[in-house]
Amino acid sequence: MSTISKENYLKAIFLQNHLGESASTSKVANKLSVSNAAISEMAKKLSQEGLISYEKYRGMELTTEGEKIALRVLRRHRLWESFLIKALGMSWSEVHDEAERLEHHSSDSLIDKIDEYLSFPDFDPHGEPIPKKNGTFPKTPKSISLSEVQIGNTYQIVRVNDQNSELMNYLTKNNLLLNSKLEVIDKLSFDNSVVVKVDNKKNSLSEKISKSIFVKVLK
Amino acid sequence: MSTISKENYLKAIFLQNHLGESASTSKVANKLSVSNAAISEMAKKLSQEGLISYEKYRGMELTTEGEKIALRVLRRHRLWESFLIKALGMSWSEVHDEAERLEHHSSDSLIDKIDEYLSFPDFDPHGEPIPKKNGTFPKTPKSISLSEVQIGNTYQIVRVNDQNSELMNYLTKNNLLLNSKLEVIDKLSFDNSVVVKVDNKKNSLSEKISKSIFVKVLK
DNA sequence: TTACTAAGTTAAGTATGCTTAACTTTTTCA
DNA sequence: TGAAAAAGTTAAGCATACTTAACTTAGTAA
Repeated sequence: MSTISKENYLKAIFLQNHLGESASTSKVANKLSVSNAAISEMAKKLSQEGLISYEKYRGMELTTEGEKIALRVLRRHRLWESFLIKALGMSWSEVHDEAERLEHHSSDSLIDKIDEYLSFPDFDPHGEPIPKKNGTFPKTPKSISLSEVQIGNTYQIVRVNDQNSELMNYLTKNNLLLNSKLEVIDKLSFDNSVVVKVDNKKNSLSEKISKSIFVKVLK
Repeated sequence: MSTISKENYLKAIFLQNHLGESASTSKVANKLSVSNAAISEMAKKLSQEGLISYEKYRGMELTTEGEKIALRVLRRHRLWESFLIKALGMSWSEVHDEAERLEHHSSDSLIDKIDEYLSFPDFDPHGEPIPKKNGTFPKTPKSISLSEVQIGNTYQIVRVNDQNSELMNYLTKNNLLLNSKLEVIDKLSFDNSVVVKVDNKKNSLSEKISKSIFVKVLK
């Protein structure tokens, strides 16, 4: 039986695998803020239930069944985030934590209603694809990180990593939102920062920030 | 520390007391669908934490602190119900169970946003008062149960008991909603049923149904 | 290749919130 | 009023999901 905890483990494993990295005990433990021991224990259970494949000391991978649950949770998370922003005007920085809880406590019917309210969106406000009801995954547009852009070009933001709410607030304040357009003025190699122009205002972005922003070239 | 379970116990005790009945072990156990033993155990804990006053074999009563938590949960429940109906068009019959979960998993900020979205309503769609943020309780209009009305008078529905979703569906289908107006055509004493006219259509309501509908007289 | 370190696992223990079964107290009603 | 029934409590046990501490395996670097 799937519990809230199990849903969170499966989601974390999915996201880890999706980054191209193997879902190791430590990484998942870190993401979920629990001990390694808790991961080992849960790995056994999830494996027994056929939701992941797991060999001791060899990391975890979702089975088809496990991925189905993970995608369901991810869909709920991203739909809730989108809805809270659109319907209630909540801020980018607030909605992640909120959705983190709501995703486990909504009926299918409610999620469908939210989906409908939003006109069945393919992407959430961070530019992340929202899994469809049928389990498919909208194709993500090709993008590069802002740390890889070329001086002089103009880009449009197509995705923003949503892990840190302080970062979210900073980006909101500086109009670095989904679909924002920016021109790359300079790149400083000594600290890998990038200087961009948004709304005719110059802005220097640290390497860490620029790695969280994904763009496509406009010209 | 307040947990989801404790919130539910406190809410159940509050609602029981609010009916004018004492919160006995069995009644609360019944409402929460747990054993009497679970109630006795929890009563001890809640009492130790100063949230209820409890003497063995003598039922439970909320302290000021316990009532504060109960009202907070009730507020969340009723705001969620209102919101799901108004913003997402969910049906009367669906929203109770949904709100039963969501009430435990929303931040203060989210609840405030919902309150604002609804323009700070005093009553939910069943006519139940929504506790205010400051802990006050909107005054409920004087009402009588439909089982106590007089033939010939016209009434307006001001409150409907929301305990049973089958009933909710029935009432929705027959336009017996909050604020609906109805004329009392007849009362049959052999089964205590009431015949009413709504939207020019006659409808016979059993004693059980009529006891769930509260009205105020119009003329 | 070995020895050290990092990563992972196991074992034992904890808190929460349930259960059932046995027992106690209170209520009812003849 | 006192015996039976109803209500309530206690005790023992269980599942979930954690923790820390001790131990094992894998990876790395001299």
